[in-house]
Amino acid sequence: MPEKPSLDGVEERWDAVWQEQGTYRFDRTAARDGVYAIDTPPPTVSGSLHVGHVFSYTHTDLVARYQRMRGKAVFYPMGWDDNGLPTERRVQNYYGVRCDPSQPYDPSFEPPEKPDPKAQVPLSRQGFVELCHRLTAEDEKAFEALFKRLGLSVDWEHTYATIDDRSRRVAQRAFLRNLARGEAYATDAPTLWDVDFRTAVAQAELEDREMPGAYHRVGFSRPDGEKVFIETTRPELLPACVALVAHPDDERYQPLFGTTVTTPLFGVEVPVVAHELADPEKGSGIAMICTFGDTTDVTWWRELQLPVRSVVGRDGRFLPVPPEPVDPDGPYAELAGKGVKQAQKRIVELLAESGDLVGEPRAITHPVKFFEKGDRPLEIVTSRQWYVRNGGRDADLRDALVERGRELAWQPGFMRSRYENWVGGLNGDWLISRQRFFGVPFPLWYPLDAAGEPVYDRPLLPDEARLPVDPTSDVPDGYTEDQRDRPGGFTADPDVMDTWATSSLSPQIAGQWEDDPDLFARVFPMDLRPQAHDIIRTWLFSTVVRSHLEHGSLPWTHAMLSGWILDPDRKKMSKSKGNVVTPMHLLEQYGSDAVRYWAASARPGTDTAFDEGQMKVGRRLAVKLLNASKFALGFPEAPEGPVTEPLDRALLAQLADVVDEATRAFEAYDPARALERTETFFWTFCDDYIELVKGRAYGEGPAADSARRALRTALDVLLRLFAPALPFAAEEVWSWWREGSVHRAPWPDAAALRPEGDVDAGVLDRAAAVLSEVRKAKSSAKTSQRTPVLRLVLQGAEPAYAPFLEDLRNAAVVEGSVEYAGDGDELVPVVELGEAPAKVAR
RNA sequence: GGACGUAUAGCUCAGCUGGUUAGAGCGCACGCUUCACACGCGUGAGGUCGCAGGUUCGAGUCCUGCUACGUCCACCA
Repeated sequence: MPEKPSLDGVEERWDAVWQEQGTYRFDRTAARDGVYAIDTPPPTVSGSLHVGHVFSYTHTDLVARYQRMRGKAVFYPMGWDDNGLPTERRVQNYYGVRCDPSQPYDPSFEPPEKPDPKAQVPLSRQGFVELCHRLTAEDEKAFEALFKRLGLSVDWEHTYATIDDRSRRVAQRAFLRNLARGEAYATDAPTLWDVDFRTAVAQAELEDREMPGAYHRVGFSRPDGEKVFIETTRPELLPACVALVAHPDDERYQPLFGTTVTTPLFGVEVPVVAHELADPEKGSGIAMICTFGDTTDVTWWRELQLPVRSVVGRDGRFLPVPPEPVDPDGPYAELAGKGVKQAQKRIVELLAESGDLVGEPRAITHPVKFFEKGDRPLEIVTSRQWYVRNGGRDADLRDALVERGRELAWQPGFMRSRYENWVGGLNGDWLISRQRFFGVPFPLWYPLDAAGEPVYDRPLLPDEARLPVDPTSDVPDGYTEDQRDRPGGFTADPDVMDTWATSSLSPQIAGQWEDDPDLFARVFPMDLRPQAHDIIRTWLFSTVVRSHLEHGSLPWTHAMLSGWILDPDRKKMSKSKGNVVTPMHLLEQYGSDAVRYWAASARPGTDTAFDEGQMKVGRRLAVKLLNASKFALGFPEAPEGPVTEPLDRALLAQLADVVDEATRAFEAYDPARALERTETFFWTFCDDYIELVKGRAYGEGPAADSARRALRTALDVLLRLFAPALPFAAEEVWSWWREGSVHRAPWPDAAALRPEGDVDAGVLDRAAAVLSEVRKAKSSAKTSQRTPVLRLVLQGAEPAYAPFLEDLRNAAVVEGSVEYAGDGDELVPVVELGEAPAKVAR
C-alpha cells in the first residue's frame, strides 16, 4: 500500500497489466448461455474520436464489466469502420490525390509531399485503396490507444475492420445469398444522386436542409394561344419537362386535362395530366413534371407512365445533347455543359427576354434533400443499382420487420417507436450500390455479348470458397484475364457496396460467421447492440434486415441507445458544427475514471450536456476511494469472526440494500442509477461511519475487531460496486490487499453480506443525525470541529443511544456529560461547547 | 401535418409502482490546518416541481388540454 495514494499513471500501469494477464479475454469454451456477446459499434475511422464516443463507449463498457463480474464470458470485440466515403474523402485531402480508375496501377507511387487540394494527383483504383489502408491503419492505432486509456474492457484479440478480408468475405457471401434467394436485385431506375461524390445514395442517408430558392412564374402556351402559368423553383429543368399536372378535382384545370401545352423557349408539346398528389394550394395549383426535379416527379413519372427527358448528367452539369425532341441548336445550346446554378441563371434571363417569365422571382427558403455527407443538393438520375429488399415495397416483409422490432428489448423503451416510424415510412427498397472505390466490391461479373454489351440477367457468380473476390482483378470461372472487357468475354460489376451494407453484418463479422462456426454458435444471436439513436434507421434497422433474411432471427436480444452530447449551448456536438471536444486532454487532465464517471452518470438514451464539472466530481470520488481505502486498510486485519456491534451491522445491512439496488439497476441497463446509489452510500460511509468507528477501531478487543471486519467487508463490496465505473481506482485499491483483478471478482452478493439475525439498520442514521447536529453547533459557533463538547443533552431515552454512545462520544469529541431529555423524539440535541483547542502549526 | 422525448434550486441532474417539512453534486456564503484525504473537512442559504384543469383523503409523481425546447418522419412544384 503506497504512502501517498495517487491516480497518476494508473491508466498506463493497469492497461499494461490487463493486456498481459488477458483480463478481458473471451473464454471461447463457454457455452452460449454463459456468454454475453456485444455487437460493439465500429467507429468510423476518419479523423479523431470525440467526447461523444467516450460517452457512449463507456456505457457499453459498464455493462460489459458488470456482466463479466456476474460470471459471464463477455464477448466484447472491436471493429473499425474504415471503408466508405468518409475515408475516401479524408484520403483525398490528406494525400492530395483522387481516384481515377482509368489510371494504371503504379506500385512505386508516393503521394505528393505537400498536398495541393486544387491539383489532386490522379491515382489508380488499387493505388488509392492502398492509401486508404495506409491512413486508416494509422488512425486505428490512435483509436485503440485512446480506448485503452479510457479503460474499455474490449478483447483486443477480437478486432475487425470493415474493409478487411473477413468483412469482405462476409459481406460478399451475405450478398450472394440474398441474390440467390431473390432478396437482392439490380434495376435501372431514377436514383438520388450526389453530383460531387458521383454516387447514388440511399433513403436512409438523406437529410433536409433549408435552402434559399425562388418561385418563378412561367407561362406555357395552349394551342389557342392562351397561357397556363406554373410556378417552379427549378426553371432550369424546363427542357426536362414531360407534362403539367393538377389535382383531378381542381375545377380551374379540369378543362385542360387531356390537352397539350407547349413549353416556353423549347417549344416541346407536353400533356396536361391529373394526379392526386398535386396540391391546388401550392403555387398556381398546377405544376410541371420534370425528369427529375424531386421525388414527387419520380412518383408522377412512374404512375402516369411519362417519358424520360434527362438534362442533368452525373457530374451535375447539363448534358451536351438535350433529350428528344428538344432542339440541340436552340436555347439549349447555351445550357449544355453548365452547372445547375449557372443554367438556372441563364434560363431565367432567356425566359425574361422571351417574356415567358411573369414578374420577378419570389424568394423563399425551402427544404432541399442532401446526402448527409454531401455539399450540394441531390439530383435524380437514372442508373443501374443494386437493392436489397427491406419491406419498402413489400407489406409482408415490412410487417415481419416491425414484429422483429417488437421482439427486441429496447433501452430506453421509447426508442422502439423511432424504429417503427422509420420502417412504416419506407418508400423503396434499400439501395446498397455505390459508384465508389474504397468499399466491398460486388462479387460478380457479366458476360459480354458479341457487341460487347453486358448481359445483366446472366451474372457470373464466384463460388463462396473463392471469397473475397475483387472482380476488377479476379477472373470468373471459365474465363481468362485476356477476355476482360472484350466482346464475348466478361466485365466486372464496377460498383462497391455502401458501408452500411457491410456494417449491417457486424454480428456476423465479429462472430466469424461460416469461417468459425464454433465461435459463431457461441455468440450469435448476440445479447447487446449498443449504439446512438440517430442511426436506428441505418445501422440498427439494416442489421435487423440482414439477420432476418439470413438467419430468421433477431441479431441480438437487447438494444441500448445512447443519447447525444450537447455542448454548453445545448446543441448537438458534431464535427460539422465545429463544437467538438476531443477527449485525450480530458483523460489526461481529470483521469480516465473521472471522465468515465461523467459518462456513467447519464441515463442511457438521454442527451447529456458536456460538463467538466462532473469530471471534477468524478476525480474527487476516485481520489476519495483511494484515501478512504488506505485508511480502512490501515487498521490491522481482525481474525475471522462475526460483526457484532450494532453500528457495524447496520452498515452492512444498508450496504446489502445498495447491492440489491445496484444489481437491479444494472439488470435494467441503468448503470447510472447503480453508480448513484453506490456513490451516495460511499459518502455516508466516509463522512459518518468511518468517523464514528475509527476511535473504536484503533482500540483492542471484540468491539474493535467488529469494526475492522466491517470496514474491510464494506470496502471489498464497494470496490466491486465501483469497478465498472471506476476501473482504475478500484483495481488500484484491490491490488493493495486482494489477489487477482477486481474485474474478474464476482459481483457482490447481497444475501451473503447481510448480517445474520435481527439488524436495526436505523442506528447508523440516528448516530449520523446526532453527529450532524453537533457539527452544526460547532460550525455555528465558528469553532474547530475538535472543540470538546462539555455537555450533550440527547432528546429521548437512553436505550435509543446506548448502542452507539461510545462511538458518538468519540466522533463528536464529547468530553463532558451526556444527558437524556427523556421525552420527545426530535433529534435536536443541546450542545454545550468548551474551549477550542490550541491551534497547532502544521 | 404525424410520432417520440424533455421541462424539478443559478448550473447539471435524481426523485422507481402517488404518502410525513421536495433531494444530490457543482457554484455561492460562512467556517475549520480534525491524527485517510487542501485533488480536503464541516455548516448554511437557494425551489408556488413549465402553465391550466381533473382524479384522489393526499399529486413533482396519474389523466386531459396547452406552452416551450429537442429529435425523427412526412411535405419539397
